[in-house]
Amino acid sequence: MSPRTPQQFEEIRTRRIDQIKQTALRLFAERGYTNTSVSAIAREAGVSKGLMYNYFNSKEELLHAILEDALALNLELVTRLQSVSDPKDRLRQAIEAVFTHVQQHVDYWRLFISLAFQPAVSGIVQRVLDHMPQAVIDFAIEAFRQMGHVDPERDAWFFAAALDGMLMHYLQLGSRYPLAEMQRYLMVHFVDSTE
Amino acid sequence: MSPRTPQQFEEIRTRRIDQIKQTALRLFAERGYTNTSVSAIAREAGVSKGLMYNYFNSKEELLHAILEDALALNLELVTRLQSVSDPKDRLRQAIEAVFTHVQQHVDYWRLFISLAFQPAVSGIVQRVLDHMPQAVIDFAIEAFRQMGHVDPERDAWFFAAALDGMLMHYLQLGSRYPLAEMQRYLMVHFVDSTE
Amino acid sequence: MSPRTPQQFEEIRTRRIDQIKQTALRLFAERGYTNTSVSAIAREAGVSKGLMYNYFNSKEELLHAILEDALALNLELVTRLQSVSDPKDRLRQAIEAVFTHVQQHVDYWRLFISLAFQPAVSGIVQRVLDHMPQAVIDFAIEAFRQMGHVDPERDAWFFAAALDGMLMHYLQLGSRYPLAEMQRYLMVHFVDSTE
Amino acid sequence: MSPRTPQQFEEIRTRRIDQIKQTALRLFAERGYTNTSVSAIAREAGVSKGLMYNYFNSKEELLHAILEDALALNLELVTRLQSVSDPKDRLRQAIEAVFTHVQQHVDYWRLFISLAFQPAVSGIVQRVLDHMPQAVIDFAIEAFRQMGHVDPERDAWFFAAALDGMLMHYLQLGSRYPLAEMQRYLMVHFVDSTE
DNA sequence: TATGAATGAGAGTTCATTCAT
DNA sequence: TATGAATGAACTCTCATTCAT
Repeated sequence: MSPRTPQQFEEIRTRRIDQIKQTALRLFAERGYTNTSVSAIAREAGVSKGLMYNYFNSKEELLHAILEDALALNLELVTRLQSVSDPKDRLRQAIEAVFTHVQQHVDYWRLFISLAFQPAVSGIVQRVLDHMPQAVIDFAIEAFRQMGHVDPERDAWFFAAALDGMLMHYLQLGSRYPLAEMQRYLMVHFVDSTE
Repeated sequence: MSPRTPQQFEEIRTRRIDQIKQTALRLFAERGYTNTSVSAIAREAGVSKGLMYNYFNSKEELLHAILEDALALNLELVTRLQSVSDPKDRLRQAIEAVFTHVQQHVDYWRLFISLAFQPAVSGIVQRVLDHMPQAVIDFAIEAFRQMGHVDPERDAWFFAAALDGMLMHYLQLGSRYPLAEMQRYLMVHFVDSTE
Repeated sequence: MSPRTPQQFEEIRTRRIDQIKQTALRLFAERGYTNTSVSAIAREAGVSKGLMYNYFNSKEELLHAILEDALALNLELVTRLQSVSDPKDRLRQAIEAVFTHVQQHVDYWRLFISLAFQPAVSGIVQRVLDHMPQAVIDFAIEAFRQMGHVDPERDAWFFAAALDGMLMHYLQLGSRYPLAEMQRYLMVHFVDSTE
Repeated sequence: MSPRTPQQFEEIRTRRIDQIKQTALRLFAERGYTNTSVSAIAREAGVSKGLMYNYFNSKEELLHAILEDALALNLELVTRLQSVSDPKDRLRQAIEAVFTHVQQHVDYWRLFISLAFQPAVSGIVQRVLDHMPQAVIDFAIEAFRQMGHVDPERDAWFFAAALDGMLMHYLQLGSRYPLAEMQRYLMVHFVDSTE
């Protein structure tokens, strides 16, 4: 029997890594990072505890890998939006994208918030977490400036507060929250009503 | 050494309990509930672990007691506000009260959010946590209705989102967040601009 | 029931610490440091694993504490010998003391050698280990110089080699080794034969 | 690609085995047997863990093989020396050979000592270790007897002690130890001074 | 022959909780 | 009321060994 090819090994690795990351994300989001044991992740992912450590040097590195994935997704979104020249369109699409994203990746968002409010995790995680909120603010300031707002910074903070508040409420209440209606209202309020 | 009177005992009890709850609140807020050990609380509060278990049957009961205190404060606030008959005044005072409270008790608020997004802690805690947001919504709906809004429920949710978003941003960024300005803007937007 | 007095606690602590250190020393000497698990130490010492960590922050700190004890004993011996003015007497008493000591504390000596030849243990341990051999050499150089030797340094190294070689053989072979005879011969050779 | 001949296979085998043994010896000597992982040996030897287990059934068997090699070398030396009829010459050559060997194979010697003082490794290893010191003693007794010593056994033990002590010091101190000078002195003392 | 993914037992360590005093 | 010694379960992590390919 000839040994597996490097490609075969690579494929196995990739599949397992994804499997573990997905399971870990779900559990971290459900129970919090500290409350989730490595044993639980391994059990739910259907692998042995030992195998996890073949792919991730520590529980924290696993968390880091998950956050990096999310960050990459975010970056992609921002890049895509930057090519939209009309500021209203850009804002519209951004709202659309965020509301879609939060509904599709509830786990990511829950995890972010719980990490953001539990600073003991570690510096490396904190650094990843800090990237995101600032990006939203900067994005909004730029859009409102182009839209001719008198005080774009204040409006951006207000917009960000309303947006994040809605998302937070949705993450807390789930389907009981009128997300679609709030999205529509946000759109009306910050994009369409402005002239 | 005359034996202590019952009153003295009671006073000692109360003081000790407060000491423990304050220390625990601070540590829970700083490090997260799970990341805070009972030993650490006892050490920082200057009491023995054994004594802690005289007053609280478990770590979770200690958390519960802290949350109950917060709930009581909240209830008190709501009761006080309900005596204000003019809805605009009532809303104004509510905003005032919340912004003041969050600045004076950052620890409470940080703890709430971190618990809200780490549901595994336990049912009893969850039930306490659920009380509060709903109270805010109901309060706002009532005010907006009295103010003659067309869709008071939608406006209440929007108001709550903006408010909670601001508070969340403040808890994250601390003094770097323009809290006073946002409070003023919130006031203008949801109270004074409405006619 | 009144609580235990600080003295009572202190006594308990001291007794337990001694108990654990003695057991650990024996096992470390028998099996080597790395081969001895904390569980084994706890089991043989008749305490729980957890208790060990009340007294020592880590397995390595336990080792360190044991080595410090040995170092203190050594220092005491050196100090005592320095008050002997006649170099021959001093050398004689030193040999006497070392041979007695090695027979009474086989465990210490086995542990030292195994640690000295297993450098991975850690810097802090290494530093403690380095103290001792040099002390022997310096001691012998001084004595031989006072005894008028032509090349006291060379003689000191030779003496140290013979001495350490004997001790090593004794530690390896135990009662099968003619320790008393070798001690007598060492004495004759390095003290009495010289004039 | 013509299929490899059996000789080629055999050559590959031998080369691989040597490679693994050399790497293992180095790591065992540097870090100690217990502190060296099979993975580390495989990695540093540039082979897979699986292949290692093709050649050696266990980590301990690998150690055993290394020790057997050393034993064979030793035996060879003893055999070679036995053909020297003059006891002084024989002793001289033995000292020469040992000092040369220890300088060329520091790893072997460090490993031996660390194993000798960490007996828990296993019986089979212990048996191999016991062979060597006894061989030195027997060798010296025979030489001193032929040289007409009054108490050849005592002198042999003294000689062995001085020799092993020197080697131990050298292994500990490395180039800081005056090995050449001590070798010369040993020679003078135990061979040339005797008449 | 050769690979490295996979396992599971056991390592060191932490911590909520109990209890004798 | 008050102490902290003591426990044991659960934690994160390591590693010799196996095995499908």
